[in-house]
Amino acid sequence: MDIKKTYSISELAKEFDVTTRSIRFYEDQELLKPSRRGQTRIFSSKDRVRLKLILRGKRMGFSLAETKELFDLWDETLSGNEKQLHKMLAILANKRAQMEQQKNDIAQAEMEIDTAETRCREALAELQKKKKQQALTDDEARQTAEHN
Amino acid sequence: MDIKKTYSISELAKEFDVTTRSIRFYEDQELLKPSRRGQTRIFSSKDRVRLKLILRGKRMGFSLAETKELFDLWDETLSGNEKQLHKMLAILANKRAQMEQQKNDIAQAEMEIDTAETRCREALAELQKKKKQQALTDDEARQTAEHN
DNA sequence: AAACTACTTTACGTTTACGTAAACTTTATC
DNA sequence: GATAAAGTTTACGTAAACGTAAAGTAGTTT
Repeated sequence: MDIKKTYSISELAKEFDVTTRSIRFYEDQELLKPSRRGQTRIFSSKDRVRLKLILRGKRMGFSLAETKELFDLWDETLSGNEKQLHKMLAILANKRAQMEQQKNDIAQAEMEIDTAETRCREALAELQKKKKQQALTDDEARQTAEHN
Repeated sequence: MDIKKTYSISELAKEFDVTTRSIRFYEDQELLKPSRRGQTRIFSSKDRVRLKLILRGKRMGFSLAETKELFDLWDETLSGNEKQLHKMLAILANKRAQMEQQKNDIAQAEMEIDTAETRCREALAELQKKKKQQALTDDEARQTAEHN
């Protein structure tokens, strides 16, 4: 086996760089369902995957509620009837559209970053030029002084 | 001129499908700086661009504070010294890295959507097969009945 | 002039996603 | 068996991004 079967809360916290508070919160919101040994939580590798998905979702701008909805729907779908399956397909199509939008956004933003960087470099070059001219002027001044 | 010079609050609200409340909030947070005619706000095309950037930022998961920081920094940079310019270049590099991360996230998510869709379609196919078998069984039953 | 529409300010309310503190229990280590 | 380390619950606090209501103004139509 490549992956461990179970994880402690702090193991996951460390691996994904989140606080234990967050993880407990995600459980409270029913995005994670660790089992227990006594009081302490035991996370399965399914939980680990879900945590990864939660965090990626967050980076992509999804709320916890949205992510939970997806989880729930997926669980339903697995044991689902035809209607459920079609609903899921519709939702997946929707997500695809969302990602297209995001890709556009990113492409746009990248272009703007390019533009901004170019402008920065131009402005820097301007400053350098002025510096050199200043140096020349200083030189002149010095030479004039020497002649006195 | 291709673009109008000024916009009312409701024009912008309609165009970008946000509430006027949001727009006023963005002004309150100093992301937009409309001028006034009496009390009423008059938005320039610069404001319009900024609003567009704000919304895209949101879709990309940036907070208003982050976006404001960028706006402010850019304004400073335009009239900036060398240090400012280098700072901006660093920030731009940083943003680039962020977008790489986002692109990865999107690629991952797309793969998972593909997988999910495939599974859905397989499950649907299963259901169809069962339906046909059931139809055959019904047929059999009918034929048997006819013989009586 | 009355009514309507668009705009304004003020201000309290709400949801999300945790932070933080307090007080307690369980587990590992010396 | 003491002590530290890691975990737990309970509960109040907070920042962000608006929603929503109240109450008023400014211009426009009928």
